Amino acid sequence: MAKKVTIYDLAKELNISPATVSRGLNNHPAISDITKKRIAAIANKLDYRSNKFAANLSNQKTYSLGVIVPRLDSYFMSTVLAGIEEVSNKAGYSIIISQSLESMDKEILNAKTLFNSGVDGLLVSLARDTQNYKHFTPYIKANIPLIFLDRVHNLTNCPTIVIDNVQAGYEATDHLAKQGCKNILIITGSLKRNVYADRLLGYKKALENNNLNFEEVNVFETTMESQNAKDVVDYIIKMNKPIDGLFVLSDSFAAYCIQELKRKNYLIPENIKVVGFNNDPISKLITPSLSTIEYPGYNMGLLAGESVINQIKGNIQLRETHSISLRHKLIIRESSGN
Amino acid sequence: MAKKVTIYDLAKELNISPATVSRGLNNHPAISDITKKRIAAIANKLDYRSNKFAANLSNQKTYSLGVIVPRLDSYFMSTVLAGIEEVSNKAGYSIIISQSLESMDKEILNAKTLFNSGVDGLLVSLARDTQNYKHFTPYIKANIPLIFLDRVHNLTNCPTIVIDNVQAGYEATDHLAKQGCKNILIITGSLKRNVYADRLLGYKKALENNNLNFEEVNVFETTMESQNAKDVVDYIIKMNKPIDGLFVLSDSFAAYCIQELKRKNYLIPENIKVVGFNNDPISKLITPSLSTIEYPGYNMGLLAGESVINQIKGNIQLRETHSISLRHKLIIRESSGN
DNA sequence: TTTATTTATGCAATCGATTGCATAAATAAA
DNA sequence: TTTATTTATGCAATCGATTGCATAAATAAA
Repeated sequence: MAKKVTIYDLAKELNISPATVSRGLNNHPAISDITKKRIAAIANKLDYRSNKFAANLSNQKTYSLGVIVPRLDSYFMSTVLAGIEEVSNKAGYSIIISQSLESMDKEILNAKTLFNSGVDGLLVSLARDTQNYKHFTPYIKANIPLIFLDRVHNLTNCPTIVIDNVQAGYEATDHLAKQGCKNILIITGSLKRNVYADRLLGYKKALENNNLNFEEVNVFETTMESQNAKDVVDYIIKMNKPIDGLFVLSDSFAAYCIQELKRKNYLIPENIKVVGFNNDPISKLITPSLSTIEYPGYNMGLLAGESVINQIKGNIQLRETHSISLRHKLIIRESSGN
Repeated sequence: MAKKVTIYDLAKELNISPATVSRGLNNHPAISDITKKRIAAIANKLDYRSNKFAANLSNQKTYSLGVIVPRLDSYFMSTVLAGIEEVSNKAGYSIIISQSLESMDKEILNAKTLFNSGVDGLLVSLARDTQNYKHFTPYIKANIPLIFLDRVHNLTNCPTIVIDNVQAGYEATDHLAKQGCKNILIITGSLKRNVYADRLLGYKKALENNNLNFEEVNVFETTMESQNAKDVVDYIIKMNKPIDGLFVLSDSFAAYCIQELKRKNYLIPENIKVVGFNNDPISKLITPSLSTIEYPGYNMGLLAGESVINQIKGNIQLRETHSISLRHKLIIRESSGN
């Protein structure tokens, strides 16, 4: 390890006290401009770097944000993260990212680690099977801003950033119904999670408004991993009442399902009309192109980052704004046969 | 801020010294088992959490790794990150991720910030336009392990983790040639980066071995952002000598190019055979499915994480292993007309 | 029983930066 | 010229955890 330059070295060099050096570096008003310049010059010359641990230990701030997401390797999440990183970086915050891999146990572990790392704020998108939320109480007790995004849960004083999933589910289903679908299958992820449960609600509401019956058999819950597309198609083939509409709550999984359906000689959209979710790049690139719901991941990330930083700085009492809902949009392409 | 529990509180509670508490918590051999148990019990009861800044300040370790990537919102990168996160997390390291957004200036800034955060190691995939590498010298001077992955540069003592891009470029081009292509256009990202430059080398070598002439006009350099696909197709249309093969150094950009080509009534693979790069999920889902080079992002991440941690711990003198090359694989699908 | 060794614990300094309070020096007001 | 005010700087404690060294207590060896 090379010798580290500290404020004491700078102080000695300039024959002033470390206190003055510290103030000078932090642009404290009580320090004269001449002294500040001398400090800056010598700091630059000796390649001084502030020791963050010492600074953090003193002022109890880390300028770092924790982020817990279900998976890093998903297009949607990567756009969210890109957004978070961008605002954080601009505001001088680092982000420590961890993935729960959809497991509550790992989420708990990550929450602990990040707490111990002393993050100034935490952003969470919940794992598939998270059922209790005790692992977040240390944050609440310590008054560390905690924001849920996308996969959220209502905890006192924790804002959520979402889209209106009920409405989005409604619009997608309504669109299929208006295109003439009478028997629409919905393929969903874990219904423990708001995102899926809410879209299902919207689906039901749309059926009702279009005078279609809701049937339990038309809800297919899956982890939506690519290899499960076959199961979906097997299920479709074996259904008593053939479906003519398919609402898949993820574009990439929809793409796999469509591929599998085509393999079984289904015509899309002639036999089955399909709507996905996310506006993943894949949705425009497959054949037929996929109708979907635009899902502003990047903006969600930007907003989440801004919110948590504002809350840390006490700029905004976001606590009152309990939930922020971003605009989504139905995008109609070939797969729903317009 | 809630009152924080420190080792002094635990010490007072148990009527022992903070030193003993510290040793007890760290499982120091000199502390009796009985005392250790008592400490653990009270720590648990009072919900004690170690203050990382204080610990770090003392032992000059942060158990955190810095990661700088060009973009977070790319499928390839997200798989790399998933790999890095997985091993780091298991080994007890946090990862601080930042993106350069392909700009050298931002990369420099990020490198500084991460250095000041005191990361124990750094993983870097270079920005498009990075031309000098001075911003990494503080790491080298301070003996902090620095590993480049994918988009690498040879710096003394910095291992690189890559695939054999020359060979991969060769195989892709050779495959096109063997499929009968006589005039192959290569679409590449910035040739400043090894990944693209090396693949171009392989392309040239394959042409030579197949008795095809290399022509400067058959190299098209672009940022490979989706909106540039039109430029590529315009270029193709205007070429004097029509091409019959297309080697695009990114699957997702290849997908956009194919879409654009289809729009202009080109038949793939009948008129133009295409090979991409990455084995992005998109490559199997588009029509025609895309031949490509499998690119082990996740494994690259795992390996990079392991390497840097081993180096931090001094387990392995990876310095000697100057470059690790992962296995790639040509995947032949419909777009190259087999 | 006395001395040597082992075991378990505590003292006090250290890691660097921050900051409330005190104070010296410079300037303004009386 | 003396006193009051402003400006610039330093003293010393603090943020918690770690650790080399010293030492007391317990045990083993002589």
